[in-house]
Amino acid sequence: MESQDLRKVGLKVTLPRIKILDILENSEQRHMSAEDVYKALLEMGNEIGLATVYRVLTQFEGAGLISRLTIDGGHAVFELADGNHHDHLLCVRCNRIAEFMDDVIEQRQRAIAVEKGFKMTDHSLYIYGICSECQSSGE
Amino acid sequence: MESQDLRKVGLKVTLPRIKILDILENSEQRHMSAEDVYKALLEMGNEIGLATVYRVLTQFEGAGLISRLTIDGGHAVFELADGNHHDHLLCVRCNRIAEFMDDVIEQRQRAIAVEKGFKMTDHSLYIYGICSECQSSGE
DNA sequence: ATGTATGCAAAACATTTGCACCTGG
DNA sequence: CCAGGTGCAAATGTTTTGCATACAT
Repeated sequence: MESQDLRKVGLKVTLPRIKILDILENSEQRHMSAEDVYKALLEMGNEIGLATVYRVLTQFEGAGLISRLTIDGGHAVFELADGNHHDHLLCVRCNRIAEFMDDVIEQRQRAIAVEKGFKMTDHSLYIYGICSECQSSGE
Repeated sequence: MESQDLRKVGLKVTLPRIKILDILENSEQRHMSAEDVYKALLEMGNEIGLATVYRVLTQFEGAGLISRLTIDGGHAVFELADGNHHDHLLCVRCNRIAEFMDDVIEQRQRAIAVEKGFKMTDHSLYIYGICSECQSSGE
């Protein structure tokens, strides 16, 4: 019962929040923009305003339920937080998103921050390229 | 004579382009947004439209004269290209930008792309944190 | 009941574009 | 002269916000 998840993070259990969480958990796409979620809601017959979708996604992010990735400046997509930190590979042809985690990189980043006198709070790493499917389809 | 730089990359030498290149080369800040450049132009008494600033910066980027960094989604800043690839550290307090280059990370990124079947075209890495100045000023 | 949440429409931003006019080579 | 560049205003796309109404507890 996912309404528990909402209560647990201190969010009042409302219909929009339940529906949005449901979509995030059950959609076949792991990464969705606010617009994607909004359209999915409409398809399910839920009349929820786009502004509410944005507000709820931001709250979910604040609560740690989801994380926000910012793609190529000015376009955000969200993914369910799975507790495991990871970075992303983005296909520049089909926009497919793959994930990876590399301890060597993570550690080097920490070392660089120290070297430069920064107290690291976060980091973001995106590798852009052409995924195998797009390479073979010559697309 | 920087008008040569413009001709060299195939851009017609016009007043806005000369002035904008001049600002990029002589400003004390290495990283500037379109708005920053626009304001700097006004301060120098040059009446150049913001739209032109955007157009020219985009052309300069295409010509390889400058590179574009995208900060926290929906805000671009430009820096003069120095030929050497590097990544960035951003201070979340004062927005200071520091640069670094790490061969270990560069190499791991290439390896990961191969591992995941991606033909890497580019990558972007930002380390966010609090710079030493902001740490000491307790700001 | 009562403090939040929502919906809608309008605002905010950063950036881009259409189009008539101007300019560099 | 003429292709390309510029200025202005209007359009864009995404996200945020103000405010009156509706809802969860």
